[in-house]
Amino acid sequence: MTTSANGRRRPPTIHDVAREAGVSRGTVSRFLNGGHYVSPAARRAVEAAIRKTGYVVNRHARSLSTGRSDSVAFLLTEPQEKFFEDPNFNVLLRGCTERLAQHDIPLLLMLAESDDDRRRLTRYITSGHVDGVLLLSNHSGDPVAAELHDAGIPLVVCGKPIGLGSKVSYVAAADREGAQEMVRHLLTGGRRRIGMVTGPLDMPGGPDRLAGYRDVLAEAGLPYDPALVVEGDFRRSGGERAARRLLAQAPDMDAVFVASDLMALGVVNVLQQAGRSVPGDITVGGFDDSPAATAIAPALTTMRQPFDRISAEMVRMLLAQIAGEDTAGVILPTELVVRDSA
Amino acid sequence: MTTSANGRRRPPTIHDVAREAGVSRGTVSRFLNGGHYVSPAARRAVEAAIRKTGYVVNRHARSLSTGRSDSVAFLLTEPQEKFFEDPNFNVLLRGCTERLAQHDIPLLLMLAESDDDRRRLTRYITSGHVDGVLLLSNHSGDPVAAELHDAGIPLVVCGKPIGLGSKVSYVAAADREGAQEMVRHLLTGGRRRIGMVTGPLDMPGGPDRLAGYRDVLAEAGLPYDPALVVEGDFRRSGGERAARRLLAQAPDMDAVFVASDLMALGVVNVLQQAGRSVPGDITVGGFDDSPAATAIAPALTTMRQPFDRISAEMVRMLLAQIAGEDTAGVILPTELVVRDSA
DNA sequence: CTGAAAGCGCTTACAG
DNA sequence: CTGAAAGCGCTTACAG
Repeated sequence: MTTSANGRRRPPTIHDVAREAGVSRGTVSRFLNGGHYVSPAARRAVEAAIRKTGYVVNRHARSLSTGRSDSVAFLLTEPQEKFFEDPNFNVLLRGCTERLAQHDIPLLLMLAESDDDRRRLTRYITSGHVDGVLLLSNHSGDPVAAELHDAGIPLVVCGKPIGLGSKVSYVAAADREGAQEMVRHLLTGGRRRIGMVTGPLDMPGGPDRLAGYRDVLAEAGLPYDPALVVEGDFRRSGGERAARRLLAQAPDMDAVFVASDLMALGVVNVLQQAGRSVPGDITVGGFDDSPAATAIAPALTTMRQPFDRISAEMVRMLLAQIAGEDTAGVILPTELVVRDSA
Repeated sequence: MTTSANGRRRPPTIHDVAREAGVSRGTVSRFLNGGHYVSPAARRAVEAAIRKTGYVVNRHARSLSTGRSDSVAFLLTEPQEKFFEDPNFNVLLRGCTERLAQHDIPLLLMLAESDDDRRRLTRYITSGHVDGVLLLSNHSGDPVAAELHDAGIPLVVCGKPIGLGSKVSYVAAADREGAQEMVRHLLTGGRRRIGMVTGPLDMPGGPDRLAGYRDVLAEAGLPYDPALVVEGDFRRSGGERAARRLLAQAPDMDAVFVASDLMALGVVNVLQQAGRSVPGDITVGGFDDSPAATAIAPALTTMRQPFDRISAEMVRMLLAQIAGEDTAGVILPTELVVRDSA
């Protein structure tokens, strides 16, 4: 630390390091950026000088010079932000933050609630303030993914973006296969009138999990009964509403597959209030393995989404794109977690 | 947008705007920074030029020039990050992000889990990469607040930092008064053997809520019975453990004040499993009014923490500090929310 | 009110 | 392998 006239500390610059090490600033910079074309002697001198001065690179100067920002946005768009209550969100945000930190890349959190926000943030992002975007937005109507993609911004979406085809890189869990496995598990328990609470059908995780449910019904030679299927909204309250409808439409239901744990909380609650025991009268299978799964009695049998792997993969792919590589879609397997509800 | 030889878009610079407007770059810059000393004619020309070119300021260049980063860190330190499951965290993070966005200031999310992380981040922060820090860290042993404060970094802590006295600016809820109000409410219901599950006593919200409980007991002429008080950890599982101990130590307990909603979830669960009805046999009062409060049956009577105001106040104070003003501690009132559990 | 110019701290061809 | 130098896009005294 150098102290200037006014007593405020002035952080050491590359110049201070160069002087201390007896080399040019160019050499220090080369050392900082991979150490190519730096002699062992120079390297040692620079290392010592950095230690002595406590030098830390000024990222603004570096970014101005390189045109890269060395930071990444984690963007949550309007429809999705409602799911801020969703514990999955935390797990993903945290996973991405940690992975990026390993690469010394700060994460900028951005929330786009209104159209105004969306425009402002798209502008901010396309102006080069971040090198890439991790996007949590899945409603099919959301234009953000397409906008960013078209602007050439490195982008990885969480969940398979409906309608964008293979244009955009994404990381998703194996929704269909996971749903299949859960419904097979319910069947194994001897149940035959299996209901389902789906996610919104315009979001990833909506149609695919429903498809998995239908796959297994067909596979088992059971009829598809529309009275057994209700669309939910991935929220707890939506699970409650759905359960009430199912109870009314299909009172003989003996099992139910709920497309998210949060909704399953609501479902179990309503079933119990209606005097149905879980898993005695009705077995319940969830999806996510979120903290919510163990927050109720009975603890929820569910399909675990590999959130750690999802965030790791998102970050890996984004960094690859930033480095100029092409990336595609990745689908990660889910895992059945058997607890008490089914 | 200007297109350079290689076909990549080059964002317009202040230079492009100046040329377009027929003024100097200095004039454009003055317009950008408050518009002082800019004639109406020049202002109009610059406005038009900005619109035409689609100019957006390059923050790296600005930061390099001004020494400010125009960004802020939201820092979660090790002990606190365990509470990532805590829905309160989401509400605060979101509130701060929104408020900062209104000032066009990006929020950098930082997680310090290990001592290594802590050192790295402290270094990052004190190197001027952010203008200030919003800190969620409350364990009394946590050195981060003191470190940042001593380094002269603008800093606002969420929750009253134990042990730092009035050195550090903070925003907190009125824990003691809130606890008093809840315990009075339980008394009003006619209960006399009122238990308490506290938070960790080395965290804000720990001792103060306990103090409020004792205040009202004394006020009502009731004895303080240590068998009725168990320390929790602000987690759901800790609430369960605490409830089991209370049931064993004080089987005649007829009400319980739980220092967080998440713990209250666990408490209600254990009480019900033990065959005690809520609120029939035992009334339960929580603290927070988190989404968890309405996630159980019966819905939880609780003290609402004004999280929106807390995050707004944190941001306001931090910006004031960055602008050179002094700020102190702020305590915001809580509000009793009566539902079904008490 | 305005322009010319220095300077912020880096990186990166370029010439050696 | 190394140094000198240009350049990244802004802001801000300074002189007018």
